[in-house]
Amino acid sequence: MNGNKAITKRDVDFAKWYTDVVMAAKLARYSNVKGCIIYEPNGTAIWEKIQQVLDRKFKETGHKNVQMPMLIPENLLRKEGELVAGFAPEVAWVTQGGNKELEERLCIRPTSETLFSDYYHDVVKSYKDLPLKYNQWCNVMRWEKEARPFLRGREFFWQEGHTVHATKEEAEAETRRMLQVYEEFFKDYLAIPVITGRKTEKEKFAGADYTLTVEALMYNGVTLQSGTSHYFGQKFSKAYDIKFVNKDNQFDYAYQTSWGVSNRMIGALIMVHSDDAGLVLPPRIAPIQVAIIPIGKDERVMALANKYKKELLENNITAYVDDSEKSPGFKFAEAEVNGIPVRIEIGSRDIENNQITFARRDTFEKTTKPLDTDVVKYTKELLETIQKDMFNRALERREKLTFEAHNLKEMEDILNKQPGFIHAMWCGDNACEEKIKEIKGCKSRCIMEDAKPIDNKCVCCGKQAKYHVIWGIQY
RNA sequence: CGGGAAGUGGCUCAACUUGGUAGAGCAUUUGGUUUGGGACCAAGGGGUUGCAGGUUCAAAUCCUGUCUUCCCGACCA
Repeated sequence: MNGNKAITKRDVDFAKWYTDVVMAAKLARYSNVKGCIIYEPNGTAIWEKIQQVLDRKFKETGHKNVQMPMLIPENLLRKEGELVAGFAPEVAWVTQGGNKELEERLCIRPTSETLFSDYYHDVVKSYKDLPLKYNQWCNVMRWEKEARPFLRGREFFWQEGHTVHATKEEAEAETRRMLQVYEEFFKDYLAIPVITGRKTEKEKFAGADYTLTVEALMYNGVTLQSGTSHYFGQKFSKAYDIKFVNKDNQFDYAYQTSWGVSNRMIGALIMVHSDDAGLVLPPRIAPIQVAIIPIGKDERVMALANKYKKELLENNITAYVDDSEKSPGFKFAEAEVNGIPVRIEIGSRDIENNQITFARRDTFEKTTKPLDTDVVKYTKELLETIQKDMFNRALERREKLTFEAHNLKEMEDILNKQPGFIHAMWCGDNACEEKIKEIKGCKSRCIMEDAKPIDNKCVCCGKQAKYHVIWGIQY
């Protein structure tokens, strides 16, 4: 079986399929407020796992967690003009406390640069205080008009790293390093190959000197901006007066960065790996890695199932025994829709044949092994194989959906036929970027900084090209 | 924010056109029989029809507003 009654076929209606998977796998459901979703246990567990892994990586790279307030006074927000201009249309305001109207309205954080900067203004005095490398796990609010679970909403969960440094070099190195942390996380844990590069002026974060980005390609060929790392230079430190005394006993403004990834990664996991039977999770991020399904009420079966569970748990493989009253077929389907990477089936028939059955979620492939197999060892190998195969399949898909365009006609043909990542040269002129956007909303995803040019002419105007850019249709 | 569609037990839908006080399948509960790909039999429980007004003797049904969801465009993690 590789379909689920409750899920629209992926190739029939991708958008519907996506929300069906979210609901069927019980990751989230809609709340009564547009753009705010309820994370059910399955969705929460994935987010916790992501947090766990990333948080460890952040600590390893010298960062500490802090918690900033959720509310920002209007005057504080307004100190940095570009940021305000970028976010003003989508901030939510608190205007009343109890029954009394507030004298100054408070913004619900859309992002926390202002809070961190104000804080750094207070605590940074000397080069000896630097660097400060902080991170915050929180929810933020942006009053979006459109909402799709995990992909776009008014409230979303993310982490935002904010660092402050004494030198430009150090801050820029930090910006690059965190981008690399994200890239590795996507590759090693989410089994998603990503491309990295620099955003164009038009697409960069409001207030950043430049923005580096991690871009992923979904199964249907749309691109998803999946993580960003910004270099701020002294822009915020000048706006928020983050001054320190350097080694030469001179005042200098500090150099800052910020970087973040959000719950959108859960959306990426679905849109890259999942199928018509539901969620497919890479083993290294799956909250539960093994479902053990006992078939029939044979006591020997239950004893064996519990023994395997115990052994797996003792070896850091998360497993559970589904001893509910459902029929086996139902349990198989349920483990599948939930994306559990490996299923072990044990029935009295197996015991008589001296075997157990392993099933892979990603390929539906079943294998029988003798009862005396080292279950822990075999499961471990199987999980590693699945992890690797999932990455390779995603990579193959991406390569299949990666194209080159040398002129607008080619670009248009590609976008009309099958969107994907499109390599094309660009002169750097904003007018060309705007013009390309007229083709089905195709946007620059990132500038490939080290890639070889594929042409010497701009894909749009034909003039001298400056940048090798990846383009695509954004979610 | 423009253009379109839709909201009725947990889910999918019927009843709406022509107002008369809500019904089916699935799910759920209990008992029994089952168990190798979404089991079967029997008996139950559950909805003031998204919300708020209005018209009417009477509203799921007609009118107004509002909220939410989905699709297509403009804007954004």
